[in-house]
Order: sequence, then structure tokens, then C-alpha cells
Amino acid sequence: MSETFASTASKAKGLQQSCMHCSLSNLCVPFAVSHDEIERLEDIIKQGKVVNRGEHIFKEHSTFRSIFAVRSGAIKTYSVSENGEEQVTGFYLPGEIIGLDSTNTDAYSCSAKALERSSVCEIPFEQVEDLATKIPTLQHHFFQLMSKEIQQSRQLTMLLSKNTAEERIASLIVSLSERFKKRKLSNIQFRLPMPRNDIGSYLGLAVETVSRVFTRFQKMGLISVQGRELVIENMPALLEIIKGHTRCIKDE
Amino acid sequence: MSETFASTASKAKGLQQSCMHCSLSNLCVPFAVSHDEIERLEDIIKQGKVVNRGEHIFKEHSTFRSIFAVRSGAIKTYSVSENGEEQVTGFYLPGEIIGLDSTNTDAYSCSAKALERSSVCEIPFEQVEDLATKIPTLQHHFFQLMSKEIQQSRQLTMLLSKNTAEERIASLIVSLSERFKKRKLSNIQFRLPMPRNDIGSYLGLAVETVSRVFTRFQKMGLISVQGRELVIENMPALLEIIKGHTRCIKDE
DNA sequence: CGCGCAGTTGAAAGTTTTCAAATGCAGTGG
DNA sequence: CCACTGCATTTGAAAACTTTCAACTGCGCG
Repeated sequence: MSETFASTASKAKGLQQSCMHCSLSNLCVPFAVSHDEIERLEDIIKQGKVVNRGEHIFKEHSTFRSIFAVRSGAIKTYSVSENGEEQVTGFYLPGEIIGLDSTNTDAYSCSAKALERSSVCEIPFEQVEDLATKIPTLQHHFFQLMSKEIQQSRQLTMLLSKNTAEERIASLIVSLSERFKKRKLSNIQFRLPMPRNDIGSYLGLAVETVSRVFTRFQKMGLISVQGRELVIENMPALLEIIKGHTRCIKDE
Repeated sequence: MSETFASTASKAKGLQQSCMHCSLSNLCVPFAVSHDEIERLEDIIKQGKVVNRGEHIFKEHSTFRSIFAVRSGAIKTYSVSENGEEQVTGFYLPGEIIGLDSTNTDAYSCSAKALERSSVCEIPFEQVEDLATKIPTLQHHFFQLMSKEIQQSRQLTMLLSKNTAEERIASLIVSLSERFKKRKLSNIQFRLPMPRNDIGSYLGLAVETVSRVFTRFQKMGLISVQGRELVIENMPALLEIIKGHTRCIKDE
């Protein structure tokens, strides 16, 4: 079973604008609806828009119309704070949805930019709302999506408010690992889609600190890193660090 | 002006269980619906449950059924992390809604406890979903509420990931001030509903740091504090601090 | 009146940031 | 194909903040 999905997943990196049913629909629309309902849903979704690395999907303050489902690649969202600095607010992988935080305003509350060549599906939100009143499971699904988003954001908050640099980075690594796993990709060896820069911004750390922690983790045998390529060598230890109270030895 | 509002505030602490239309409905249900729809909504809401200081409204991991609107008083939400420590995830004032982050699971993802004698309205979520399919504006309203929640959580995240203790505390003070203002209470003089303890947990700071920053702000003439009573003396300066890059002078 | 908890303060210890500088890697133009 | 320029990453050392540990003060309640 997983094999079938895995091969489907890798194909998803190419563009399949013509495909009738998106191969990731089990991730971003994983609820049971009738065939007819799926069709109505697909009618309103513009599938397979391609964005190159560095291109925007939407920009902060521009008119909000659609949310987007990531189909392949990786996206980061960020805001520019009052003092003009960019602050990364999230990383999004295939199967995840961007823009839900903007549905309460007329303008996007953050910008979304591709970290690498990506493909996204555009989902006009007004039409989702219309359709949701007719398909209760769809409404339910969107409530769930948004609720999950709140929860995840809460968790990030908790991470930032209590944890050390090591715990934060271990958490990010494990989170990415789990999300890759969900896509049936390797959860112990993958490429970080974002520069250290963005990791630091996201986790509230200086780039240098990020770099140092990666180095330290490598010396401790927890991971291997070479630029963006990462291999998790000791998952239990990473999890142990996340749980806190696992002091890492600095000087041996 | 502030005097008038202050006295209104103390009155609001009393209970008004008998009112047919909640006086705060403009805050928690601020959308235009027909009289009939309001009634249907009020049918499913259990108004005016009173919780004493320290009592729980719901506990983490218990079965999720309802969300709650705060009517008077103040509520904190918190989770217990894997190493057993309590971590405050939010403060909720009248007109605000608790529990939206749990709608995607069968169990509450955090606990909610009253910081002082409070009154809350219980809103069974399943019934909201039912009703929302019939009343599009209600559906829209809940999408908005949840989206706003995501956005606020994002903002807290941004606060925690970049700012110093001073910026965080200034932000909290200003946020409370704005929320009191929305309730037509004084926005320059109010009582902090939570102990320093909880402020620290919420902002990711040690209690001692919270205390020191309050003292420092007072010495700088930004605020006056006496225990929980707080007066904002220099709002522009507080806002300046939030914007960042306003180095506070420690030793003069 | 005393206990206990919340809040404050001081000093030392520990992390992270900042500043500076070196190294590596990649795409560009000669 | 190679040198060059620019950006990303890494490292070192000093500086800045926050935490931790300890102790003290103040206030409410039994």
C-alpha cells in the first residue's frame, strides 16, 4: 500500500495539470465525500500552478481571494515587521495548506514564497464557503483544518517560549521528518528546503546559533549534515532532547 | 472618562444571567443575523455558567464538546508539557472565545482555568456546525473567528521569536489595554487578572525577569504598577518599545 | 499573630547574540 | 575551463541578556 502511494508521490513532482484527481487529495482533502462532491470541489480548484524558487504565491497586504494547497516543493510564509525585518512564520510541504490565517481579512496577513520550484493548487475561499454550506463534511473539514492550524501555532509558541536553541532545532528536524514520512518519503534522510537563515528566523535564533547547533548535533552523532542534506542518525536522542532536561554536553 | 468606565467595569463583574440577549453578543457574535437566527443560536448556548477563581472550565485531554465565550472575568489556558511543567498558552477576556483549537480532535488540547470569578457561555460545537450549514453568515463568522485565532497565535509566535523581555512585556500590556478598550473599559488603567507567574510562563520569561521589567518600566515612567494594578503613563513610549530598536537604558 | 504564597532584588552562571573574519559553493563572464 | 563575485555557512571571541539561586518583603487569611 505505502509503495503505491510513494510512487504516486514522486510522480507528483512533475506537473500533472491534466490529472483529474490530485494524488495528494488524501492529504489535503482526506475526507469521504461522494464522487459528485469531489467533482464540484475540483471545479473550483485551479490545479498545478508552478512557482519557481524565490517567486511569490501571494504577498502580504494584497487582496485575499484564495488559499493554496502545496502539491510539490516547499513554501515559506513570512511577515515583515514594523522595523522592516523579514520574519518567517511557517514552512509548508506538499499536502499542507497556506493562507488559512488570512480568511478573516481582505488582505493576506503574510507573504508566501517558494523555497524551491513548487506546484500549488489555488482554492478560491469564497467558493469554498459557498460549497461548505452545501456539503457539511466539507465545512467540517475546513473547521478541522483551521483548528489544527491553531493548535500547531500554539505548539510552536510553546516551543519558542520555553525551549533552548537545541530543543527548538531538534523539534524542527523531527517535525520535518514526520511530515516527510506522511508523504511516504524517507523520514531519516532528506534535504532541508530552507537556508539556515530562514530556520533562524522561524525559530527565533541567530543564524550563527543555528549553525553551531547543527555542528554540535553532528559531533554528538545525532545527525549528519552537509549543507542542506540531512540524515538523522539517532532519532531517540533527538526526541529525548525535545522532551527537555536533556542537557547536551558542550565541552567534553 | 476613565473613571466612568472603571466603575462600569466593576459592575460587569457581577452576573447578569437573566439577560435574554447577552450584553457581549456584539463582541462574540458581532455579525448581522435575523432575530430568528439569533434565537436559534441562543437556544443552543448555555449562558452564564459561573466559575470561581482557580476552577476549571475544561481540562486537557477531557472529551471535547463545547467551546466557551467569556462573559465576565478572565480565563487562562495552559498545557502541561511532557516534563510536567505548566505552560500558559493564552489569556481570555470577556467577549473572547476559548476552545477553538480543540475542534479538530475529540479531546481538549489545553486546560482552561478561571483567573478570577468569571462567567462563561457554553456553546456545543456540534450544534454550531449543524446550524452553520443552515446559516451561511454563522459559518462565515466561525471561519473568521478561527482565522483570527490563527493570526493572533502567529503574532505571539513572532513576538516570542524575535523580541526581548521588554518588548514582550510591553506587547502584553498594550494588548490587554486594547482589549479592555474594546470592552469600553479604561485602556490606561486596569487590573492585571493574572499573577507574574503566568505572565512569565506565557511570554517565556522567568518570573524574576517579569518583575524586573515591570520595575524598570516604572522607573522609566512608562507605567505605574502596584501589585496587579497598572496604569499606563506613557503609551507612545510603550508602542515605541514594541516596534523594537528602542533600547531601554538600564543604568543611568 | 504566624504561615504561605506572590512579588522583588541582588549576584553569579549560563545562553545566545553580535561583530568579525574565514571558508565553501554556485552561477557568470571571460 | 577557470577566475570572479556574491551569497550561504561556519567559527571564534567578546558583549549582552536572561536565568538561576538565595534571600527578603509584603499581603491576605485562618
